[in-house]
Amino acid sequence: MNDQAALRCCPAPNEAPDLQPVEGGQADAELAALAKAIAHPARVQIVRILVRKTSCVCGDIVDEMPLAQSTVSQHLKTLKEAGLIRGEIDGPRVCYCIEPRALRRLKALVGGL
Amino acid sequence: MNDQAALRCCPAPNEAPDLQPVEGGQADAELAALAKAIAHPARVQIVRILVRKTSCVCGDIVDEMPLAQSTVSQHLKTLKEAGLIRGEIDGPRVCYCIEPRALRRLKALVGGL
DNA sequence: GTCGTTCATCGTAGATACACGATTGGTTCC
DNA sequence: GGAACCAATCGTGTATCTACGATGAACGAC
Repeated sequence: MNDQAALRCCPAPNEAPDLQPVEGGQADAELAALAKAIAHPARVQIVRILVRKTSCVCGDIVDEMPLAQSTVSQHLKTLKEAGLIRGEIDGPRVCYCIEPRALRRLKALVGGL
Repeated sequence: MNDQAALRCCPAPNEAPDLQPVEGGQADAELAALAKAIAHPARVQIVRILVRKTSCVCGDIVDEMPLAQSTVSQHLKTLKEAGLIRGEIDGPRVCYCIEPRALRRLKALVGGL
């Protein structure tokens, strides 16, 4: 079973067309929050890992980074609270993946500068 | 005299073609540093102000923001240290403006995610 | 049930960030 | 030489970030 566990958590295509303003006080706060989420090299690295691998994996993230497990977990929490990633419990392990909508939003806001 | 002071500090066209990697440990650190620079609503607002007005003005920035002069100056310093803006002394006042190259770099790095 | 695995959370310590008022430095004008 | 203005810096207090080891909670395997 779960011969394709990689596909179980991440899909969520989200077909809504992202029609939100890219400037104004609201957008400033939104951009600042998203920027803060990637304002640390370790978190940038995590985002890259999750973008590359369509699959998720969590413990593997810890293995790829020179940080303690608790520290990585903290960075994951930061990213999750910013809405950039999503985590789903899959048996004993947790499956993390990018939230494509938030990443698109970040790109739109930066592009709007 | 300086009937077009607005044009004095900002130009610096910078025709080099921005050929730098958008991933790797080096790029991670670079993106994190640039993201940190805009990881505060006040700094996002400052960047927007400087992008909109081709002209520079500094005291006007303070007037447009609900913060003390010293606080704004601190944010300007943060942005300057990140390379996102530039400041030139113009008589009694200081002329700030966007560093287009750094802004392009930020967009490229975020776009590369 | 017990064990081992996996991840989150807690507690701690040191470093940075954020905001402000007060002070200093530099320039222009009289 | 002042006086006035603009902006940077200093000094302060509070809050948040970053990292770690230790502890806790949830699950599968036995």
